[in-house]
Amino acid sequence: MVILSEVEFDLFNTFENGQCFRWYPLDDAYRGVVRGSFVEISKKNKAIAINTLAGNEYDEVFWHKYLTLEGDYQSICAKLVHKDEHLRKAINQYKGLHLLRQELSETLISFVISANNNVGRIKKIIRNLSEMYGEYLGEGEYAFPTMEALAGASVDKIRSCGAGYRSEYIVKCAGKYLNDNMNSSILNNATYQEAKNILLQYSGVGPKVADCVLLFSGIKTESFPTDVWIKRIMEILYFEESVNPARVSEFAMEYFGKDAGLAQQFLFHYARLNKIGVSPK
DNA sequence: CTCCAGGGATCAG
DNA sequence: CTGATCCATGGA
Repeated sequence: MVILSEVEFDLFNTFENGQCFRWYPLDDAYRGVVRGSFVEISKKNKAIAINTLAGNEYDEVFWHKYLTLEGDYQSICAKLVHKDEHLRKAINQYKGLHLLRQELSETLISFVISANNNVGRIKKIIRNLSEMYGEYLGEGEYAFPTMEALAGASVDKIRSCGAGYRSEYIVKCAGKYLNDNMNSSILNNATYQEAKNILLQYSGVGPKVADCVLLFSGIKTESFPTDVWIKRIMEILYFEESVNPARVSEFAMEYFGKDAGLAQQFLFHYARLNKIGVSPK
């Protein structure tokens, strides 16, 4: 059992905001698989308790980093709150929303699957994929498949997981990842634009998926993924007209700076929960 | 039945 | 370079 003290951390706002696909609620806690570790995470008063149920055991340092609990979270939020009225509302309403530093290979494959898809189906496909190609950890849970397993998989078998036309992208992507000896330090040591250009060479990866990978694996905090939800809410809040996704990201990175990624996640969560821009039936 | 989902690849111009 | 079209799948 690992105990972490943190005043501002919310399980729902962190795990239900579309950045991750392997966490699910159980009673007052959340359960999920992270790097071969099946854990249950819960709040005890103001502390975070992490109980390993199967697989690898990790220490405080590991979970502190995964959950982005470093001390500047409060000051970053405080800075963003003063940015403008819209962000103030989103941040105050969804306090304790943290970005996660997820494994690069898992984030890459997960967001290749996310293209033109919905969160419920993405989760189902990833669960199927893990059961078929991931290591069994115990308690009915499987690790996310290694790139070796996916690169050697048959496209038809991956299609049977429900991945549809993305099945081919997954195998190609994993193959190139291995061939390139890709890892997070390569992207960490590159500039934002260099890192993005590297990811854009992978099949199934376009501007939006590349930004998601850079942000949700904790590599580039300034990354501002523009999907249909973010596009809608940004057009309403900041543009008041229809705008190209590339322009949205460009504007946001200039406007929010190094913390654009966290701002984006608050706005995404806000837009989705309030169905901003979705015409009522 | 149609429309939509954390878009990308491909092709036309 | 920008813009249109097609792409599996399942739920609403």
